Amino acid sequence: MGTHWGANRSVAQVHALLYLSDTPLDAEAITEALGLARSNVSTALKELQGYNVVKRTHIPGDRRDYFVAETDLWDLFMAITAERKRREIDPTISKLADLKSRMAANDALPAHVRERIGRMHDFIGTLTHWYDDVRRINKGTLISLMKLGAKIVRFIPGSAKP
Amino acid sequence: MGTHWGANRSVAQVHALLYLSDTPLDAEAITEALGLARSNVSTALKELQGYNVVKRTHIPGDRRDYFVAETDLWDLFMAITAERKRREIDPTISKLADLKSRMAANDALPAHVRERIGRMHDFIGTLTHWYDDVRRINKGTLISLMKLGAKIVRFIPGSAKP
DNA sequence: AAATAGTTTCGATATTTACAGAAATAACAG
DNA sequence: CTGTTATTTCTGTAAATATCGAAACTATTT
Repeated sequence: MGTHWGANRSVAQVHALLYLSDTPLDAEAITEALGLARSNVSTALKELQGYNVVKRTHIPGDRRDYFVAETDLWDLFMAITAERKRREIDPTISKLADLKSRMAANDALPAHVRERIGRMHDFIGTLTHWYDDVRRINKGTLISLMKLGAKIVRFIPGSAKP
Repeated sequence: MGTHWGANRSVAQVHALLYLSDTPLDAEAITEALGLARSNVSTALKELQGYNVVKRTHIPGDRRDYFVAETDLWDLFMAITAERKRREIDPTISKLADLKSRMAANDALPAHVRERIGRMHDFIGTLTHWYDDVRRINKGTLISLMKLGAKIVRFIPGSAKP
């Protein structure tokens, strides 16, 4: 299932195991449970922590690192979204900004090319601006908003019915 | 740039070329412009049409297929979103539904496992329900909504300020 | 110092994916 | 029906990626 989601098999397996476990697990236990190489588990855990979907904890008197997965699905969703934006969208924006500035120098470039690249840059900018806005709304409010769904339209001043 | 976005290099190149071209191009012209194998271009075009971001057109008196890219970025965005949902989310939902029904039979399964899988299924259900709702809103209204951004919160009845 | 945890790196496969070139199919004109 | 052109599908190879197992290294504890 997880391969659809950008992660590789090992990462997906480790996450699934932690998500379904009701106790924190240490790396060695994960290795045994899944039959993966220890090095792989270490890498997968690092990756999952990079996505903020797995956290390290400790058990008093035990110096091993233990790991737990985020179980609040809303928080999980937001964490994944934030990280994917950072890895996929942000580099795109800076590439487009780059391109735009290099285009400015070149006046042999057809106008429609310049325009289309500019519009794409603007468009992604608008989307991320909206995203940043929405992220700032607190969780509870956001959930209410979602439940409202298309009904939200009613509240837009001066909008026609869809 | 496109490799970040799930597509492979050829597909990304073909799309970029068509997006920046102000005239429809035929497969042979794309092949020459990009230095790809003719078969690759054919596959890429099929893929892009599968995403509904490239359309076939014809020029009177010429029996070759010509191709143009969607240039309205909002429509492009919606097309990609729709297709990715279909390919990535929908299979996940059905896998989870499957799993849920198979879990019902097995009563050796720990309660918390059953519960967490159930909650994930429900959560994705809620998200897609919202998505279906929002998709039905017409383009103009949706754009106004986006521009409104976080200010939308003001219109939620009985919500506290963020 | 020895033992335990953890991470990082490396080379060796194994697997997956992308791609080119060839072959097959389809669409059409005369 | 036949030759021509456009397009798709098939197949083998190349490139990229994932995974393992081992070793090297750091940090911490006994």
